[in-house]
Amino acid sequence: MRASSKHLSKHRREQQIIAAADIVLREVGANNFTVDQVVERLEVAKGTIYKYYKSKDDILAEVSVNALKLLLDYFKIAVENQKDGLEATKAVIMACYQYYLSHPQYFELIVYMERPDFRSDVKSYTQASADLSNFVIEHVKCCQAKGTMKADLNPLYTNYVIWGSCMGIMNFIESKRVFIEQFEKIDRKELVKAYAETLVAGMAA
Amino acid sequence: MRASSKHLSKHRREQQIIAAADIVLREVGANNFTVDQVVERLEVAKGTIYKYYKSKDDILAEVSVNALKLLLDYFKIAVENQKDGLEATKAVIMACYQYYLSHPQYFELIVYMERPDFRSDVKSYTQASADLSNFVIEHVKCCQAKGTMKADLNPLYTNYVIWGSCMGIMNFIESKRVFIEQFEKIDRKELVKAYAETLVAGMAA
Amino acid sequence: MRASSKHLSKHRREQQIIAAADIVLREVGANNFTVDQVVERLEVAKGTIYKYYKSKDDILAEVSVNALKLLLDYFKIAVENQKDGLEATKAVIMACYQYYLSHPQYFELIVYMERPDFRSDVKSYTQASADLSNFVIEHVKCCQAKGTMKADLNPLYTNYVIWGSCMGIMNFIESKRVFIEQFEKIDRKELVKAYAETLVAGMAA
Amino acid sequence: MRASSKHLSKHRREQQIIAAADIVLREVGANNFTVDQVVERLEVAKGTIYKYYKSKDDILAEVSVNALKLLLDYFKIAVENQKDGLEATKAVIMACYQYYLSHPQYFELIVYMERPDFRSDVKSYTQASADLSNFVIEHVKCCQAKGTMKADLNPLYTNYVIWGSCMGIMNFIESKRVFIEQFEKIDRKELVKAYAETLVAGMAA
DNA sequence: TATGAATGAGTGTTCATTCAT
DNA sequence: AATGAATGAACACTCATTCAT
Repeated sequence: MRASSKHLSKHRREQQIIAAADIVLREVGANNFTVDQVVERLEVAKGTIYKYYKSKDDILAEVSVNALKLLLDYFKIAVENQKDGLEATKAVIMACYQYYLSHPQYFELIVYMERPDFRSDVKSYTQASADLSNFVIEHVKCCQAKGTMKADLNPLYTNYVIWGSCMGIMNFIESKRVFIEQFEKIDRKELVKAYAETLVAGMAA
Repeated sequence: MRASSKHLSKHRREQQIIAAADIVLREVGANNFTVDQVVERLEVAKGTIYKYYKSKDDILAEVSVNALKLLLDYFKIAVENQKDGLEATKAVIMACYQYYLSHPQYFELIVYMERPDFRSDVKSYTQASADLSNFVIEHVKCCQAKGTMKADLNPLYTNYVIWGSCMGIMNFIESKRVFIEQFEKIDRKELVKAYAETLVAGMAA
Repeated sequence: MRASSKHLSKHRREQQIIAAADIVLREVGANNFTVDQVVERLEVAKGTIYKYYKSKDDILAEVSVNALKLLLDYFKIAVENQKDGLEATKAVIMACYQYYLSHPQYFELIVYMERPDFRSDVKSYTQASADLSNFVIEHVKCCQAKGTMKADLNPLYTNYVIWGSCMGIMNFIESKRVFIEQFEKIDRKELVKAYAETLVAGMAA
Repeated sequence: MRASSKHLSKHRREQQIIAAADIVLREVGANNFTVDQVVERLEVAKGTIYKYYKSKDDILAEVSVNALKLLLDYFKIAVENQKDGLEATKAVIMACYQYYLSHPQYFELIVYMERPDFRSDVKSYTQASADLSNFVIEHVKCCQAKGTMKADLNPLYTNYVIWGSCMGIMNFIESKRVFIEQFEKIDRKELVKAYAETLVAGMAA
């Protein structure tokens, strides 16, 4: 009954499943994500999915690898386009913001994965996350070498300060209903810019 | 069959329900919070709860009022214990951290409440949130008046920069499983301190 | 706390309750009718209602007395406006139709009351129903006396044939979704007219 | 734990579910019909039912297809047993009555389905209903062709007059508790017969 | 290896009725 | 007599996971 796609290689199968899961995630978000929806988008049975991934959370962890890789791309582009180290740092923060605007469901996914009852040990996820950290760490070291950034900043910590707080502020600021009154008056891009400038000013040598 | 507590005053009953909901929230988190669990903790029937709160989300909104009020308390204490304005600002950030460590589920709750499909119009929630903002805004204005903080910082934005990014960074950094390797090596308190110092340095006049 | 209306006479209280129930019925229909809604409309507590009516169904039975009385009014007006006996009979059928259009919720109520699990022994309801029957029976006898209607028709049966089938046809015809295709093409008033003419033609002496 | 009947064909499973639903319907009526009751009667889990039918109303719509098909059978048998067209028409009305007596819950079901808040788009239901109409329409046309029925009767309207009013009168007359006094004295079969004769007399050419 | 039908404990929510005050 | 808070069994519907084929 199934089309041509029987007996694919293990790798192709996995790709296929994650591709479908990615589409579902982008459509409904992590909180409404169901395995059934993935199956609908896929020429593969539910049981088969569980042969490749032992739980729904495993699938989501795999999807989040895409999310992290994409964020790394945003970071790279931001840095490439800037000569000055501190400007590049600001650009990284703004890239975070752009990413958040363009891929809010990836955000939701990352938040979802941090729930204490989330269970998964996907190695590639850890790897993607390390790649991201390393990129920022190298950038920080580079700035310090050039003398534009305080030498006493711990690069690892600075890494987290940069993109952790950056993603955090966005998530928090988006809190729509909480601040309804002021919300209208706020230009979110300006806010992020103000944040970037303040933070980077604090890092400057 | 029920215990002694029949026919409490409306206020007492509400307190009772929210107290039980608060306990459940702290135990299982907002995402696993169920009305049934509240009932179990409470010598009250399910129907009774729905007489006082028209939905699960209403209950959670009410619980979050507690959460926000508590955070405000943390802020107040932090500021009171510091003479210097910038030190007080750092203290606010560290208070955020302490709060987050002590009440991680309140964090999850706030995130949960911002989901687009969350439904509730609890006025006291909006009020509590405004109180929090206003406190920080006043603090910023005060620092600016004293000349310790850059005069060109928009107090409203600075408010969000301070506690929004602050809560955000914690939420993000706590991402336990993501960074397993480095996680061991990280002293989270030091990290937040580094963050606070960098940010406040950027705000200094 | 309550306004002036404490300690009304039993009769006034009943009137008050039924009036509120009538409003609720017209607003939401018999199937969505709840005692709570009646209480909302009333300066009387729920417990009090149960002092006067032993069940929700009792209340509805009492409301339906209004419904039947109103239908009788429609019948009377129809007959009064016609000289000719058979024309008057047709007019009764058309009055049924008008009544149905103007008071669909009363219809729903009557249908609701016929469910086998409906429980109530409201005497006034039986009385109102008897009044309705008697009116039609007298009309039939009158027509027979004048020689316009077949003398061998049993007046009691003819009574039921007239208004029972009449209400039935309307209820059935309204079946909206069932006949979607043809429904557009049907002029319901014409249909009822055709029905009335056929039936009355069959009654003519 | 479950019995032998695992992994039936899709069709068999549907049959099984509808059969159980049909039994429940006949036992408790459409208004008290619950999915849980169907589950109890069935060696199948609740979730399984929802794999085959997406809502309770869908199940009921499917059951009502049976109900309508059965009524059509009653109609066919009635007509087949009569030579004379008008006698056959009377027979259709009496068949309605027999059907109603034998399957009162099917009646309740049809009424239930016409409630404005009923939701379902079961095509086979519409089809079954159209079959029923078409059968009567053809019968009317046939009578008109033979000259036994007034040529100016609109067959579509006459269709509704016949079985719509017919079902209606029964539903209404059966109103047991309403007319308690007279109810004893009434021979319902005679009443329907009187109705049939009157109506058919009105249709005769 | 792939399947996909089956599972069943849970979800939030409703409402007629009771009964202590 | 009047109250209205409390009850709790029902209800429709969901979905991650399993397992016989």
